Amino acid sequence: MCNKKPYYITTAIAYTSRKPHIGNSYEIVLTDAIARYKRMLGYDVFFQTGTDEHGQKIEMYARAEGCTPKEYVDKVAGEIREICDILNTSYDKFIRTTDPDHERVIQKIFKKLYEQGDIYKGSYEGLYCTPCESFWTESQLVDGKCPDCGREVKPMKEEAYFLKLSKYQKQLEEYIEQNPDFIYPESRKKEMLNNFIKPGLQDLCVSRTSFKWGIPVDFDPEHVVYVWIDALSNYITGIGYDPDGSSEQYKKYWPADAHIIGKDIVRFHTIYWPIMLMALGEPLPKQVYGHPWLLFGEDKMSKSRGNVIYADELVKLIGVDAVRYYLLSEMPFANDGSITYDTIIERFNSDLANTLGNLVNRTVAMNNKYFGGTVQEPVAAEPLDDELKQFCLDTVKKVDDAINIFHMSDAVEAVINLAKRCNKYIDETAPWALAKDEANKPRLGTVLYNLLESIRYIAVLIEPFMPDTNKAILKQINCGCADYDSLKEFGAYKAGTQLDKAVPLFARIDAKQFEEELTKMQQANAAKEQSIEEVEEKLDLESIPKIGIDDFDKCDIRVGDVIACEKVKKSKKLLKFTIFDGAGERTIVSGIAMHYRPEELVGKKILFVSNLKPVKLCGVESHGMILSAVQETADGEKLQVVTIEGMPAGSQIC
RNA sequence: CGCGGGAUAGAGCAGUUCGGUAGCUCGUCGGGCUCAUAACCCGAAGGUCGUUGGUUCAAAUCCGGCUCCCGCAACCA
Repeated sequence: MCNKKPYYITTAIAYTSRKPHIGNSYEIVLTDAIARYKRMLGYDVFFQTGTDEHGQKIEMYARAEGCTPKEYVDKVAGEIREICDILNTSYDKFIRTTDPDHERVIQKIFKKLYEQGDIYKGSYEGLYCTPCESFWTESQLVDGKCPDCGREVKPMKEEAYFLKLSKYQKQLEEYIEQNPDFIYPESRKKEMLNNFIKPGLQDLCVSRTSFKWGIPVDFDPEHVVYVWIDALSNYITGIGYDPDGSSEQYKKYWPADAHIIGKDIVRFHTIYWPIMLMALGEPLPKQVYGHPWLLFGEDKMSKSRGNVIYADELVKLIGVDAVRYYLLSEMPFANDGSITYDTIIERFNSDLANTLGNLVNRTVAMNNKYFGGTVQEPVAAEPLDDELKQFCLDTVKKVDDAINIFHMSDAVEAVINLAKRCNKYIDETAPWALAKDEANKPRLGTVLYNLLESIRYIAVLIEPFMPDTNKAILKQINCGCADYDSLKEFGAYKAGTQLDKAVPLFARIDAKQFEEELTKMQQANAAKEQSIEEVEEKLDLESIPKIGIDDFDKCDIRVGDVIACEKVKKSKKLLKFTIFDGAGERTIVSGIAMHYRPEELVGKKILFVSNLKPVKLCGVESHGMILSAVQETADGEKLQVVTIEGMPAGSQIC
């Protein structure tokens, strides 16, 4: 038992701002399938997941709900954990960044890095977006607002601690190049290398003073540790890392074999995290897999679109294993997958009910009908039988190959293909014809034995993906022999076994009924989501600082005539305007190309800020800013340029 | 010329490393079977492999130009 090879795998920890939807749940299922598979192979697996619970956003949500941040995260972390459980995931540890052990070690890590000079104190000045907890430079803003969320930013200056990324840049670059599998898939690796590492890394701000809900820096309590140091470190604090001496568990499992994360946070896991580890003098994880996203139809799933579906609800509709099966089979390896109710029903009915469920059902039913449920001893094999046996053995190999490179849909497909092969075998051997002649009984028994044994292969191989179905099939074929080693040779299933009545594994889904129940659930959600959004809106408005009239007076807004308008080449968003401002012509560049064709705006009277400092955008100098109204809608962003009629160019707005 | 990925049957995808009759799933149509969940098995229709030049006896595959989509970055006064 001591010579089992360790295997440490993690998901990213989920942010406790909201209950995660089905797209967010893909990651835990994917990771669980890998963990279960490795366990089945005999690895000593440690599978960690958990929640990321600090930050200003959480402070705000808590305030909105009238509770403390701790109460708030307790609630959401509970929901998240419940979803993991509902999805039947086999995590060994569920870490929370509010765990006292985690907090204590984070403080030590921070201090260690500070003392050895990898973290230093500096100051940070810029425009801050509260909901996103991010600083932006003026040039990064969109219409003066946060480029991520489009909300107001406020000027802030704070003392802060910085992590020296530049110091480790070379080392990181070498590591990535010498370990071609470190960043997976390949395309992500190129993005990181070309876009971030090679151009040069800027030191990362790793502390905040603007909020309190975080882990305090113990030697400078005004500061809390910035989220990424806090969150990323979970991978080592969770298994007992300690700068003053780590646990046996840590020594056994670190470095991690795989971090399974969303493609949006690859940068943090392949740049900041490795550098932190290098600074700590710890080895780097062997692999980071940035998986694609699950989209809803064409769109990203979002609350405001009313197309959210939560894992627990889908489980209620079609069952855990069907949800797991769907997620694993429908997600491609590198591209985003898309969830539609049609494909959910299609895959369920076709693969699970018709192919797999029906196979088990008809086989067990036949064995009951022809042999009173007793499994027969197989006699001489015919070529057809050998083909089937070989197919079983090949499937074992195919599944292994696919999982090793995280191609889960291929692995799942290979198992379903085995079920298809069995169905074909039934047709080829026609047991019902054999049953007509008593002399064929031994042959009939052999055929059914081969089918039952093949079904056992399916049951064993499917365990990582559908653990309940694994149990259900084994129960139906009354088999206790289900370890991976038993797949080495065809024939481990015991003749003489007595079978029970055949029970369908998956009842076909009726599309109409499915839709009705779904609609009911979504309506209930819509109401809930709306009230949350209202709270958010209110918080945003409240967070805008008040200004005096003199602040406003600094801003000179005037009417302008659009003389000409054209696209700025090489830019997706920019339009170049020639504006008559009453006195002369000026050039203004505006980021609204996604919303207007240039010719639509020529001849319009628009409003613009005339006294902004000129700035070069994509090589074109812009003198001013055109005013637009913006609204976030279901399809992204709705934008309309503000126009006016009947006033001459140059008229002042006051 | 910022970096990278992609375009293959109605839909979703494989095949491209190393050129040699274009494949899988779902859907459609026809046939078979009756053990089973109106399930299962077989067959057919359906693609000038984005476009355009080139190399070659032979190109989805190799090389060049172009168009469109996507990711990352830049950018959004």
